[in-house]
Amino acid sequence: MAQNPDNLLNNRNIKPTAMRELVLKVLTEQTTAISLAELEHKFHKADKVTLFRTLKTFEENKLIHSIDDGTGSVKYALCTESCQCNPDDLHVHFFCTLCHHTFCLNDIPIPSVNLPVHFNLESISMVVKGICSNCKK
Amino acid sequence: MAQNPDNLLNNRNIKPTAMRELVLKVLTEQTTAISLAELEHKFHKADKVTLFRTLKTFEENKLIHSIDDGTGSVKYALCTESCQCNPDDLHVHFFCTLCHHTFCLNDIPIPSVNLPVHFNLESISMVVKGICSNCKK
DNA sequence: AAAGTTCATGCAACCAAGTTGCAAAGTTAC
DNA sequence: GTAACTTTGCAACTTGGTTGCATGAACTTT
Ligand SMILES: [Mn+2]
Ligand SMILES: [Mn+2]
Ligand SMILES: [Zn+2]
Ligand SMILES: [Zn+2]
Repeated sequence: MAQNPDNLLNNRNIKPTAMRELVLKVLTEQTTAISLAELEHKFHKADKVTLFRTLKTFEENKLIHSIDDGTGSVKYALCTESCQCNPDDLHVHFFCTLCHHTFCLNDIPIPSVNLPVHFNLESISMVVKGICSNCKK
Repeated sequence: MAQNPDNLLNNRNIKPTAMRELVLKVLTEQTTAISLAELEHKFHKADKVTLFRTLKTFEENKLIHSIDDGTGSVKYALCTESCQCNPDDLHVHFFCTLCHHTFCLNDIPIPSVNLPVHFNLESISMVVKGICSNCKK
């Protein structure tokens, strides 16, 4: 079931300010993850720092997660409603080397890996690079 | 069989200058991956840019590979002799959140993953974060 | 051997992304 | 309405990485 924006914010204990609602709206409209710089381009009035801090607040409260796709700029995407960003909640990300979009492959959990003895897992990230279905002809 | 430094360089078609031999020596002495800044600290005389370009040359010729462990500074480690940095050659990396060292888990290949239809894989990276065996008591 | 060519190195300056400090504006509590 | 707290905006800074360019070393050609 779809949530209205204020519910999404309230559910994550984020005070719903005008700015935050606008940022959340942009985030829900994305089909791929978005960087701070890209987010900035979507606004003419808002300051980069405010957007930065908004994303930080969202991430701290697990409304969004960040993705380091190796391009040098961190991408952000909405978490699923039940996501707590535990290792179990994590999914694979895909970076298209043609269109430079970063996809959440929400249906593809990160495969488990056997670490050497006495190595302890806290979190894990998996980024696949290649050509996305839009760019593949 | 261990190779002497010049052979390692020659095998990868890298002209063996004094600087490159020194950098290679440092790299072979590492048990964990090293950043440009860390490498710089190992020299009192060499310029950061020279070290940067040395690493770049090494990487382009697949003598070393770079690791984006999510810390914001890229790490570098020697490739195995046969490595061509193909998807098949890739291994899992481990970043210890206590000692902040980045390990090549050379024996742990990256598990294969089924991508959505029409997504095409070129390369893949997997970084596990947690506590390493040295830090685990 | 001298001159030309290529490549490596060093210094300075630049760049992009992210981050901090602080004051002004807005919001909530009393 | 005033005080306390939170959010926002501007400026300035930090870090890691990168480029431009001049000097210097090392091979190549004649
Ligand atoms: Mn995602
Ligand atoms: Mn490695
Ligand atoms: Zn694409
Ligand atoms: Zn450790």
